[in-house]
Amino acid sequence: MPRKIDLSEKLTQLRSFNQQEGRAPSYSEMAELFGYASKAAVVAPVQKLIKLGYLQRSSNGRIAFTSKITSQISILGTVQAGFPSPAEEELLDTMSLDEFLVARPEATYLLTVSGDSMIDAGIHPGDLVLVEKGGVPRQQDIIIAQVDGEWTMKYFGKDKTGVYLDPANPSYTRIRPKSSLSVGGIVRAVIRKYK
Amino acid sequence: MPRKIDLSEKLTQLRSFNQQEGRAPSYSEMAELFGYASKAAVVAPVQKLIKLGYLQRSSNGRIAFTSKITSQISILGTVQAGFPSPAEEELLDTMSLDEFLVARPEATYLLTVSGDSMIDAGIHPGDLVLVEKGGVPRQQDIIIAQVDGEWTMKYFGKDKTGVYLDPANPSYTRIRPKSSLSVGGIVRAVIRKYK
DNA sequence: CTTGTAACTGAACGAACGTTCGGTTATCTT
DNA sequence: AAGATAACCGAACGTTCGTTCAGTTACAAG
Repeated sequence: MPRKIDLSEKLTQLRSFNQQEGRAPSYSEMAELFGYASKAAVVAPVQKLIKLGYLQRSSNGRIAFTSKITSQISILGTVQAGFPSPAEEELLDTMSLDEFLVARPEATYLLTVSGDSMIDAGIHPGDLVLVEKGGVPRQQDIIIAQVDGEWTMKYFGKDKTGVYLDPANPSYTRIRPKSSLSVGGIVRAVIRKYK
Repeated sequence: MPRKIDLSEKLTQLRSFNQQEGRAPSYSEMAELFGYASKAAVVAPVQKLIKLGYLQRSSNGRIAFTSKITSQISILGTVQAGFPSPAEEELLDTMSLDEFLVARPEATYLLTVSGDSMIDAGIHPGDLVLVEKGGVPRQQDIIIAQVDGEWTMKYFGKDKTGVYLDPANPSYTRIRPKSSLSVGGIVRAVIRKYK
């Protein structure tokens, strides 16, 4: 068997470089990073990493990272499955929360929740909601709306009578906007950060 | 008054370039991007953007983005405050969810929640939890633990008798691990994604 | 040991890089 | 109209870039 290239070690080194420099290394920098004496030696590993989707060629022929390297969160299974052993860990895929949660970055905003009107939907005061502007809300979407001058977060609904807003809290009642309903955005995700 | 450089437009262009290429543009690319005929013209705006913290110089003298450009989410106020007018919008700061939620990327994992034992804490089945390995849990932290062979998510507690685990659901009861308690990690954030 | 194969080296090449600087243009003030 | 100031251009420079290739080294198989 011929010698084998250790790619997982190189991935670690590339991630470390990215954290320090905020960019992808050049070929000569990779040579130094990987411990080669010649930058021609990194051509082969780079092509493999491109094929595996960790690197990509930019329009000027230079190397750029894909989200597989810049992402930081390892994806695991369920809570019940628990944590894998250190041996399995190296094979895990990573992802970026930004890319995962945000489809249209230019139209997505972060709001802090105040009030408990959506508490039965698991949205508590102090939670953060990712809101996407400009979409058309569907039945049962949670939306941020300006109804009769006030901004609120509610379930969106629509029937023969017209548009209505439902809270997720029995203490509140359904709202049917008297004058106009202005939809600020659709809640795409809820985020709660501890401590 | 001398002519004024429009920086906010350049920021938009740089963000767009970053999304397409996954890297920072060179000086000549910036000249084309900004509409200059000479790359010498971009030296001044670049220095201003560095001073403002949007760009940084890398170790090889090249330009790299800071998180102020690579981040994608605009930060707003509370739900009640609603959305700002487009005029105010340009002044908004952006942030990265990854950086905001994850302190130690190499030790942070994403798990899917199964079971309803933490439902009163607003953690539903199907939600995602960001778990950080290796820390020491404090009173009332939510942790992922392996107790008597099974992985669960519970509130962590400690008293004279020893360590105990509390669910956030009246249908379940406090657990005092018989043999050993292995702490897999501490839950740092809960994420719920819609649709 | 000999052979085959893959990894690696070192040097060379044109292209693109960041930097510098004298000269030109545009805009505001007086 | 004249002057001041900052923005911008175009060309030049040494450096680094990615790419290529003939030659060398390391290792497994026979």
